[in-house]
Amino acid sequence: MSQLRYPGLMATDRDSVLEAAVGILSRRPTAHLDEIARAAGISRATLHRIFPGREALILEVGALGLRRFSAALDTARVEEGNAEAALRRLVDAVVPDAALCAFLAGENQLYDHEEINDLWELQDARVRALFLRGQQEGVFRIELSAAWLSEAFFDLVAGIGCAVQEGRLAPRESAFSLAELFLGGALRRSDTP
Amino acid sequence: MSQLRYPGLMATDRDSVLEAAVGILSRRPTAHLDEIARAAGISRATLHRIFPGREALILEVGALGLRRFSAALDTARVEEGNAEAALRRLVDAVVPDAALCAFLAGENQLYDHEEINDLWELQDARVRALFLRGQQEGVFRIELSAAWLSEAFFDLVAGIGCAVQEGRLAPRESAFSLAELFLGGALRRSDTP
DNA sequence: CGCAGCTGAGACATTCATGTCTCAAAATTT
DNA sequence: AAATTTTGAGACATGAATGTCTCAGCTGCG
Repeated sequence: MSQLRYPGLMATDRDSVLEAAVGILSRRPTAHLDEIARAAGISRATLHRIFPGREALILEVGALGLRRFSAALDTARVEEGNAEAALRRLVDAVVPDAALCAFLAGENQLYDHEEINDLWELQDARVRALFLRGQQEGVFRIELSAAWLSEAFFDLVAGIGCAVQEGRLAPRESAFSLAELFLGGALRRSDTP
Repeated sequence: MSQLRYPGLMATDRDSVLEAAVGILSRRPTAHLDEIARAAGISRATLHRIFPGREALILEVGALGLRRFSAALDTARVEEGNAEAALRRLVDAVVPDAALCAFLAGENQLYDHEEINDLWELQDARVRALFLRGQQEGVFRIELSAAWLSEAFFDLVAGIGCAVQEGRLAPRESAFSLAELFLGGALRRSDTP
């Protein structure tokens, strides 16, 4: 009926609700719908009008997260140029959506849905390809598998998302902290002892 | 009544149930008690006889995780010797309990309990102190805060725990992958170009 | 100003996991 | 072997979150 009357407005409405949901769900995946509705500034009834139920909401948050991650990969043009530079661009592009990634990492239940699973596999393959390319170019270490690099990268992005949301890490520091630790490691380079 | 008749046997029984619970809960924190009981090879009734309820079980798993983490810090003697060597020892000591750490990382609800919270803060302080010491010794990079290094380290340990449990990472590779990535980063050292 | 549609508050039913209980079978002790 | 204890299977109650509905108030539009 009315869902299609103002497609543009409705879309932003849905998205703003999803944003609010992420803010809650990335910290407490089992939060009640009441809480999510309140965070979105709407009533539980309206939340139900927008999303048929909890599962649908979770699913859409997951889909949003994957769309954003995919968009970040596009924005960063991870398939182009020097692999290290591409990864640094990816860090900058993905950090604003780190909370969404934290949600994706924590919601293992999502991976029951084939649709979500396929989409995730697609994005992960792009990240793995980036590392593989970097290894072939001699930029990334070959002792660590591309699959592990990809997994660890995502773990750290999710960690950043959590830490920022819970105030343990300043948002302005997050991209730097992620890029430097992941690329350079914790050890001080002792090229000049 | 009977809980105290065979303290030794009862203790191992409790621990074996807790181990089984970790195996399930680290992957699906919302798993039903049925599932946990089956994984432990006992009935739901007996599970209830050992642990008064779900919350008590979760709490004990959390406490076990923190005890193990604390024991790993002891085993690794993180306060002694070269900071890098100490961290490498910590990696080896903590990797066997990585699944437990994954559970701790995912169960934010645990941190409502002051008891658990204090215990965690204690362990985290030890890790932070290790990084701080390493920074003062010139071993670890000073551009990254000790708090972030500590957080990221734990994120990667938890990630290892998940990846191993879900078969994405071979257990034998896990310690190496963790230590090398965290300490050395993803970039190939080009000291000899 | 009046109308149509959307929203929020609340009541209500439903579902599902949990918590509790009983009893028979199995295990262990004496 | 008898007795005591423990266990497992199931029935049942409870409680909490979800899903559904109604209705009054508000908003926006003609």
